[in-house]
Amino acid sequence: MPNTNTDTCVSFVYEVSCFDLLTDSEKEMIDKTSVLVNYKKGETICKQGSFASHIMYIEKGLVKVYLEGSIKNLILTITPKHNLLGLQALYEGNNTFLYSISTYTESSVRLIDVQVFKKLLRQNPAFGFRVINILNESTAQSYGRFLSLTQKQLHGRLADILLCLSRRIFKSDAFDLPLSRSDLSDLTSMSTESVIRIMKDFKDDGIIEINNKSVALLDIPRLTRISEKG
Amino acid sequence: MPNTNTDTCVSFVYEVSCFDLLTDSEKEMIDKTSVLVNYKKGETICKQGSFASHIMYIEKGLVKVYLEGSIKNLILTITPKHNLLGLQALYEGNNTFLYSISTYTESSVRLIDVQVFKKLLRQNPAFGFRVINILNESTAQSYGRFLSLTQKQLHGRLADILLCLSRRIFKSDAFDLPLSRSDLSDLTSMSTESVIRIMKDFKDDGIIEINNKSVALLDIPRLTRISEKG
DNA sequence: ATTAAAATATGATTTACATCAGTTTTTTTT
DNA sequence: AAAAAAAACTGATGTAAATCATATTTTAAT
Repeated sequence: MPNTNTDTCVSFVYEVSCFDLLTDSEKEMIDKTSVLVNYKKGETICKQGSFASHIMYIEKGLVKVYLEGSIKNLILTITPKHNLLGLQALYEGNNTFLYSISTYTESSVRLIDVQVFKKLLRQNPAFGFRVINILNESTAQSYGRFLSLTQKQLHGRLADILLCLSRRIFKSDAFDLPLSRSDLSDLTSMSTESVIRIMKDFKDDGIIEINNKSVALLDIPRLTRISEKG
Repeated sequence: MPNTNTDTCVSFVYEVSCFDLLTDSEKEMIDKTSVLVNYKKGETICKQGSFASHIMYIEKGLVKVYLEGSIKNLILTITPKHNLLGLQALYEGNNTFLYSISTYTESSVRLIDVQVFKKLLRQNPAFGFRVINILNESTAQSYGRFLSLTQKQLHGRLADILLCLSRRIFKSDAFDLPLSRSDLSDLTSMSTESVIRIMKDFKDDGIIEINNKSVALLDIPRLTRISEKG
């Protein structure tokens, strides 16, 4: 039997603490050259395909990172504070954003110039090594989602997302969902109608409780079984 | 209109040349501590879930990198010589292989101890920066495939793969396919029967020519249109 | 407060695709 | 060279999930 307990989540376990590996003068360099920008709910932080001149560090808030497809979007991750985004701007073969990012809540984002970031990577190997680990964690997560989206059917995919939101983002069995049904459909790669129908199925079966924006996971073991079965 | 011309390929444009950034003594260190292993056609180079103690550099041959799902595999990339694989072994939160790798042709693989690799990353920032770029290229590619697999239907997905194999791997409009129909189904996340049926459709429409293992792309513009339409 | 506009919800219909069950061809083994 | 096994192929059937059409509720705007 192959090891199939791949992580299917859309967010990260550990908050990033890469900046503590910088020297005081390096930190100062970031402070001096970066800017902190505030975004209101629903605003776009970066747009897929536009020029990527900076790395983004989420200091406050909650954002979605998504690919814009021709018919429909695909949400890659839901990312809370203390995470680095847009590291692909470092990739020299491509100076445009691979994805768009927008906010779910009021957010503060530090924009760090890509040249400054590159300089730090070149002069501080420990920092570079940490960045490699951040990229690797993100890759590991992508793979889990790859399997979830391509091999599980609707109920399994939605169970995956609900469990992940509960565990990783809201750290509680009950939470207010800032995402719309349509966002859930972009996360699970299904139609909005299917999201609604399956949420109702889960509700009718006593697996979750929903009224309006509030969601409570009542039977996590059962949800986990649905996730595993596909 | 969003920028949707994301790369949907399963292989890489540039061969990796990260080792030329090493000093002579660093190269010597790799030479001394690494081993070169030869694999016959069809052999497994690494197994998902087993302990990852080394990074793999493909010196010769052609391999597939794949996730083992509970019912079906998902091929992540088809990788030719001069590529680094298994960089996720560097990720400290996880010391097991995220994926399995096996060979399509006779291959030679250099196994580099992960501790040696980490040492090089810590002492040589330029090398580290190159590794970051390799990871970023791989991420960019994953995203393209994410969209292809989740949003296109069968004909589009198969067109994507055929175009990629032609452009990136075999660098010719006509080639002998070492992959089985079942491998194509693991690449496109469809059933083997569907691969066969759609190959026949393409053949009947004069888009491709197939006899036995040989494939020729006759009408690339049309194949490209099919890929774009989804 | 009233209107407009999203977002959510629900049933009926369609379809893209998988599954199943079989045959033929190719490859491997003896 | 013959037998066995795997891979490729084909048609018939079933179904998961999208799409369509329409109603209701919630949110936003005037």
